[in-house]
Amino acid sequence: MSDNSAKSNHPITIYDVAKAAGVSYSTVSRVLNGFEFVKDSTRNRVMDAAERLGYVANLQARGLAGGRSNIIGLLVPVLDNSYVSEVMKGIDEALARAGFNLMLFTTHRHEGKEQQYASTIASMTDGLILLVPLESPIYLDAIRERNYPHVLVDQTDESGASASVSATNWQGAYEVTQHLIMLGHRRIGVITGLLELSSARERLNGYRAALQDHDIPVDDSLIIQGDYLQARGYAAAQALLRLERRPTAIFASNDLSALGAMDAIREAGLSIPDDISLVGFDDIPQAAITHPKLTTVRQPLVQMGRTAVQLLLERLEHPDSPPGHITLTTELVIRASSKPPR
Amino acid sequence: MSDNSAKSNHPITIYDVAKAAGVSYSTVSRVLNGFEFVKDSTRNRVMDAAERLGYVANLQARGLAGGRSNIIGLLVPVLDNSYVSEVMKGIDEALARAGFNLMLFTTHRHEGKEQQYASTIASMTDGLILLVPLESPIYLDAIRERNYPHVLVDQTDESGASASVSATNWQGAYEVTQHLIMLGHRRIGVITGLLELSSARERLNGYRAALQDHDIPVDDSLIIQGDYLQARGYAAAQALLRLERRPTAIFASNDLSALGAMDAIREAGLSIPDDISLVGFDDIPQAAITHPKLTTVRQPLVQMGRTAVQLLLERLEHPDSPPGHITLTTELVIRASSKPPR
DNA sequence: CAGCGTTTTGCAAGCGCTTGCAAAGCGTGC
DNA sequence: GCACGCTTTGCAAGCGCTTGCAAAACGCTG
Repeated sequence: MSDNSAKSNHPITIYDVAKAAGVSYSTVSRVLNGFEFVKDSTRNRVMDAAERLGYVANLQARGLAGGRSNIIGLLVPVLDNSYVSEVMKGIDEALARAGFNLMLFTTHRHEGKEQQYASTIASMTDGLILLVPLESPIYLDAIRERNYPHVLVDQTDESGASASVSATNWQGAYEVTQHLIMLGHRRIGVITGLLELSSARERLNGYRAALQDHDIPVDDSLIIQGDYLQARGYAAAQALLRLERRPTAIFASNDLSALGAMDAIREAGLSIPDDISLVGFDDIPQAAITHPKLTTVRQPLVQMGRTAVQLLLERLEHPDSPPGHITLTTELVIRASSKPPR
Repeated sequence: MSDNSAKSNHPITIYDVAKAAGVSYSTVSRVLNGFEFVKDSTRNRVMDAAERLGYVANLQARGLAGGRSNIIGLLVPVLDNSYVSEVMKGIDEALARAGFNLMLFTTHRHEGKEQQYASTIASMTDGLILLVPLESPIYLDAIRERNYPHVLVDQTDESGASASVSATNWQGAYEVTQHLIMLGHRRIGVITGLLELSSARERLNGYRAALQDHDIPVDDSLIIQGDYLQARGYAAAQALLRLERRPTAIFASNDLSALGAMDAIREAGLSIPDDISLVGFDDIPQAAITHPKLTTVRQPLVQMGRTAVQLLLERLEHPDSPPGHITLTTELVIRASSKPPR
């Protein structure tokens, strides 16, 4: 890097580079954008000048003029959530590789103004990844209306208008339930997710199917509504523990709920897994640091993020091809929180 | 919201609003920017039209023309880290309230290209919050050169050219060490952070000072270098446990290290806190879900994020006033992982 | 060496907005 | 009823860039 770089408040523009290279500014633009009809010698001269001056494109101007901003938006509900962080990690990684920047939007911002918010987002970004299971309908309406490139994460899309990436929720729940059954459990409680979410419904159905396939009747009193959050997991586990015929195992529909359940079980003076087995879903990093370590179903969160980016970039390249849907497979991770009942 | 909103791909511009309101586009601009010399009746007419059409400003254009983008950048090293998430939460919250958008940049992106990266960031944002203890010098050079508004989080700034927000690291470490001493511990191991970071040095010094104030000689073999990461915490704890005269308590310089240490201690067949007390620093959410729950020093992470935003906005308003420095106080949080030695 | 088809370059317009400047409106005092 | 000063509005330029179009340069061929 040379010393000529923009130290003062007047940054180097494409004109400066053009002057330095002895060509017109449009030629500079073409070189910088990899346009092909440029003589090699000219290209080199421009590249040199740009390098020497420490030129860096003003992305706002580029966005305005070219209609593309090279920014991808990410809409999330909360930030202090491992699930979200992990997916974000994959997204960031993939975007960096593709040369895109990331703009972060949180849903708690403008209640009642989702439409405007969506417009604002659209005015700044080339595409949007939605990691917002719950509020998503409101945003989706606004976004689909203007046919804006987007991808849903962890959400099945009924309309087919949105690309999406998700995991094998049903199968994961089936497997982890089966795991408990194989250990000898017959009374298995379940703490569901928010049933408005397809992932929660799929997991619950997987649980049911596993019981049925092993000729265990589904007992509705063992099904407690949760919301994927720790506090509800705690309360739901308490409810399960108060049952006359207490379950010998609990399947929490996500790890966060499982963490809550773990607290409740411990407070009740019971031991995991001796008195009661506990399994979760997601395999967030915390699942491996609890004591005992949590048996769970791994969702490839980072890879889901990467895949979402890939799908989105495909949409940007081929706006007219039908949106892609990718389902990644989950994996049962057996740790220390599950064992045969007494 | 009306049905006239931009459904097609041609979004509503300021001209459309001007036409609808029967005024010139510059008047619209003035109204939208809260300019004062506008007749009330005109203002209302414009507001109505904007509302009716569902107008939303194109922030790229606004940024280009006005020199302000209403975007604040956040530079972080990694995303899957509770510490980072918590601070981000505070930042997002405060920015939302102030009407700014958030653009996320990760440092792992362009090694060797930090200068350009910094320029790019500067071309898109109005200011930058740096949460990048380690790599920060490289970025800081580039940023200070162009006198770009920025705030450092958790980093003392020697030059005084940068605004900064941090916590009472020395005092927190002093207090938690004293807590262990009061419980009766005399051999207290410490797992440091990366000593290139001021926070790590301050915490180590606080530990030392507490020992000295209680006439306990500092034993260098009890000081193990760590790096604030879980893996090193694990290894460092193993090293401490192998010592001839094993410590009866360990102070990990951050919670992540403490989590690693916890694993090592448990693997060695020892119990926390019966055989050995363990304390951390930060009070990340995980600290409350470990078993036993971790005694630690709470840093007001969310508030640090909020404060960073506040300092940055001040800088934007008054570029010439000296950059602010705010130090938030930490708080000892006594949980179950510390008790008197046997 | 003229004529032609390519390749390469430059010019101008325009992306949607802000803002300095000047013109137009308006009310007041004389 | 006019001049004056203030408030309010409109026009034009310009932010830094992309891109369509036309001009220039080049390399052939006959």
